[in-house]
Amino acid sequence: MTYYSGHPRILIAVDCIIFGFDGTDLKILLVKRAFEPEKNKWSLMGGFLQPDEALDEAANRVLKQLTGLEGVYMEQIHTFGDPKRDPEERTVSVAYFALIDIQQYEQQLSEDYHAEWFLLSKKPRLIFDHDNMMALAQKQLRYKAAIHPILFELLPQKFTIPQLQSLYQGVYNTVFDNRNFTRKLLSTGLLIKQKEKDKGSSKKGAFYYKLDKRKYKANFQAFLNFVPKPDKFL
Amino acid sequence: MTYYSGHPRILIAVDCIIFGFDGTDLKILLVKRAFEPEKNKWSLMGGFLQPDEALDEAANRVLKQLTGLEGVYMEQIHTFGDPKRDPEERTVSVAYFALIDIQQYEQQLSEDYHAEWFLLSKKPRLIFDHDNMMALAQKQLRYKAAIHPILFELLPQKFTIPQLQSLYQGVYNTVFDNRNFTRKLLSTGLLIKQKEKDKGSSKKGAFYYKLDKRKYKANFQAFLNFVPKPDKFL
DNA sequence: CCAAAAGTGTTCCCGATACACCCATGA
DNA sequence: TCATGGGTGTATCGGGAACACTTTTGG
Repeated sequence: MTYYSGHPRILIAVDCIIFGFDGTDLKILLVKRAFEPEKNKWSLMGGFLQPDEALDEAANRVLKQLTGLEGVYMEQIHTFGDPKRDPEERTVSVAYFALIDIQQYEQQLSEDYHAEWFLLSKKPRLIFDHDNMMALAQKQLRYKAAIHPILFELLPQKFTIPQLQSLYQGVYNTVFDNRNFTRKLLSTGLLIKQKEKDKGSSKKGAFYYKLDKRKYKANFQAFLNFVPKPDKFL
Repeated sequence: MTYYSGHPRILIAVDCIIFGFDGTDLKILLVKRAFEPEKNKWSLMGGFLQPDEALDEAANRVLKQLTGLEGVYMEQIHTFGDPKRDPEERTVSVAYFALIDIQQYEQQLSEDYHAEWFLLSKKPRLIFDHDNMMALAQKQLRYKAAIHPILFELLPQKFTIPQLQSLYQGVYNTVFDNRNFTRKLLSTGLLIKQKEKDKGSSKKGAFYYKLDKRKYKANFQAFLNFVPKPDKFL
């Protein structure tokens, strides 16, 4: 007999808010729920915590099921425990957000789960409290990206400065001055200019940059200030 | 039969990291665990999530049991789910931190739970992963207090600027320049000077201030900058 | 009158912002 | 040649940091 008898055991879920960047737009990955209740409605990708599985493991497992990707940047954001949040049975859900480079994402897998990328502005209504989770994830993403260089996690190995700016603008849903943005960015010393250009989006072409991973890891904790007028956060 | 059969139900706990300020030092409230396993060892105050109880409710219930206080500032910080974190039975724990004014705290209740305030530097080793929780709470407190005026939650209604400075210095374990600190503080417009002085800690005495609650609430989201050289955060 | 803490101003510098024109190229 | 997006420099301003002396009063 355990010392903890008399206390309820409860279902625990993990839900992932998956942000992706395709080189132009910031998007979110949603799935059509495959089982009851709320079958066939749009939802975050989630799953139940298994015995002997850590929370982070569960989140990574769920992410891998959906995208095939491993080693992706993930972070726990909040745990939702309203007793009525899932009408079927009480479930406490631990929400994670993940940042992925859409170009690395294996398209075919989305078929299996009816997964689809949505522009943030065109996201459908989600089941349960997933809209709240989503909103919180966005807030935290803004909060954190204003201070830490996490948005690099969304970029391919080679990227251009205009792409990066467009990513930041997507996250903050605003427009930055490109001169100031470039200057701040380069002043971090985190970027290594390449010789090739990306000719995809303009005639002149934009130079590719790579991330200096050594410095990136060393400076990850550093306090940056990419975002002008740090208005209202979290 | 539920749609969710086949998934494990798991114990869920809530643990509170309770920071307090006595006018001089920043402290943390710990209890001697009253039951097995690890009975009589120092631990965070915690409890199990009850049926039909939201997570925040559980955290407030636990806090009230220990301190008798309600309406205290509390915030969820992280959920810990290592399968082996509690050797007795798998338990996922949602950690909260709370900020309280020690002078408001009813001393007598501590008896019932063998609770004791500890200086952060003199904290004993805690059970399970509570030391980790504690460390994370401290990090988050620093992180957040650098940006938001949450440390006011730890103060009594009337407080002096030297007290406030000593609180900030306790949180960041460092020393600030008092001229710069005072100027920043007053420039927020959040403080209302009182006519009386606190003669407790000096011969000259320090003027009391009160918080302008209206402005406090309005500006809570504002971006401040109390902490010099925002070094390494979270 | 002395010790101990409270209170107060100025200077300097860096970093954020605002702002506009030239460049390279493919069509 | 022209339209499109890429790339760059300067001037101003505000806020943060460094820094030391005077004030008060109980003992």
